[in-house]
Amino acid sequence: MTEKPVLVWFRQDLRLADNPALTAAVSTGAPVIPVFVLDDSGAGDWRPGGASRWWLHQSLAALDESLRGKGSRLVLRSGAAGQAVSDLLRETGADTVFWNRLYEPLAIRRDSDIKSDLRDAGVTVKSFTGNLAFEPWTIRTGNDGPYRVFSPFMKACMRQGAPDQPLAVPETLAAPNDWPASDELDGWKLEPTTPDWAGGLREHWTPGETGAHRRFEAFLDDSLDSYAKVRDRMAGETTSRLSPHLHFGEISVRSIWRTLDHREAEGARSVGKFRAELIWREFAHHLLFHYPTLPEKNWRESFDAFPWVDDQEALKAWQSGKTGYPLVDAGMRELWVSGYMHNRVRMVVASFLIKHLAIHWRHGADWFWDTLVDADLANNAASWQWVAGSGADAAPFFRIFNPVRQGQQFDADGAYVRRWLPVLQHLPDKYLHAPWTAPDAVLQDAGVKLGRDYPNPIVDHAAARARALAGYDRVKSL
DNA sequence: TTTTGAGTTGTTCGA
DNA sequence: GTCGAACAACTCAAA
Repeated sequence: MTEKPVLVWFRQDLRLADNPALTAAVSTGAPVIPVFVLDDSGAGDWRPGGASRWWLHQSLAALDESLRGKGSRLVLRSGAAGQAVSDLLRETGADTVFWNRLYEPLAIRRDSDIKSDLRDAGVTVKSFTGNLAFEPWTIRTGNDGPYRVFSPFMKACMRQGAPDQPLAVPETLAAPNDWPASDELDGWKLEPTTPDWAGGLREHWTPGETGAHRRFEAFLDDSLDSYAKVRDRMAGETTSRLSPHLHFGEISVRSIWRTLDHREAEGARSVGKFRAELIWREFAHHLLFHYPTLPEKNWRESFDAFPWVDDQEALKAWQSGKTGYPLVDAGMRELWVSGYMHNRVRMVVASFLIKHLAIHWRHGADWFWDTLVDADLANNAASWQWVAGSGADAAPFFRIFNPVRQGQQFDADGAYVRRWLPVLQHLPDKYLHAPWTAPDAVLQDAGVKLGRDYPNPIVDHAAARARALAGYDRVKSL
């Protein structure tokens, strides 16, 4: 008599290393059936965007290949997840399902419904710590509430101590006698076809577990030591670029954490600074878990009074990188081409949309959602609200980034702007971040005619700043 | 309960 | 160009 197989339902944990659900399934000794379900039905407004779907395709292909190296494979199903899982249980005779947790409100609701339905049907269901170092409900204030400010949250995390040791990649996965039917990945049409806009993504990224670990190692070797010093510089590989790999769970935050501990013991610099960024990711998930309306509603309700402007033309100029502010436009081009944007530039473009154009942060969050390869509901919502001022940010004042000044500070030699806006490449550094201040002769020498080759600024900084501050007064008066 | 200290990331102005 | 001070002045978390 053959043993009943165990289902491992993969979601945002597309890896073999440090995968608690997978390791637990393997250690039962039973045959393991790895499955991924494409389930857009439960995603509400937050069905994965174009860039994210491209990444998912590549990552699933990579996971299938790794599994095949272990004598297994990835079974693909689509439709409502609960139905897909119970179909598979019936087809395979399995009576056990393992998965790693998700922390988004709709996913939590869906998964707990599935769990109770399956348990009612006599199925053994186990969920494991997912893609976080700390479960959101384990970090509590002295009053037993969730944290609303980053620094004390980070201290509380550090008091918990290092997360569990990462689990090894299983040696082999026992295969079932018969494999259940699987969808064809290509049939899901996650990749763009006509037009194929994914060329820039292919050029910049290697999705999958192997690509994730290579990226991390390259970061450790080349950039960690100088991270604290140069991370704000926009040009070059100054940051880890691990965000999309972390979102899809191709590398676990626990294994990153432990590796950082080792490097720190060996005397590496900047470790604390980088770990703080990982904790920002934890904090965003903590906030989303405890405040499920974070992606939709102002976290601080007083911001409901902010006089937002509905300006489709300005939104379009922002999206397409035609605001006339080179740093903003370079960032939006980087995003469009590569599915990514440097962290500091994200703050600048977001501040520009919200404060200079007075457009609601939701429109910015929507655009990022569709274009970022690292689109992540918790990070996206928490970060947009942070920039807007409506989110978790203890600073008592209304910050308005000056895109010219930010460019001069963090892209002093103009390498970032010139890379993404080659039309400005011959403009001298002195005028690069504010082309409208350049004398006509300088513009002419650089081959730039404003309004023809590159837009005039769509808003005046000083006037926009004054309008934003006036809008903020309405918020404050509540 | 009240108090106290502190908060990722800025900008502008004037010496 | 650089530097320090003024700006604004709220809310959280812990003692």
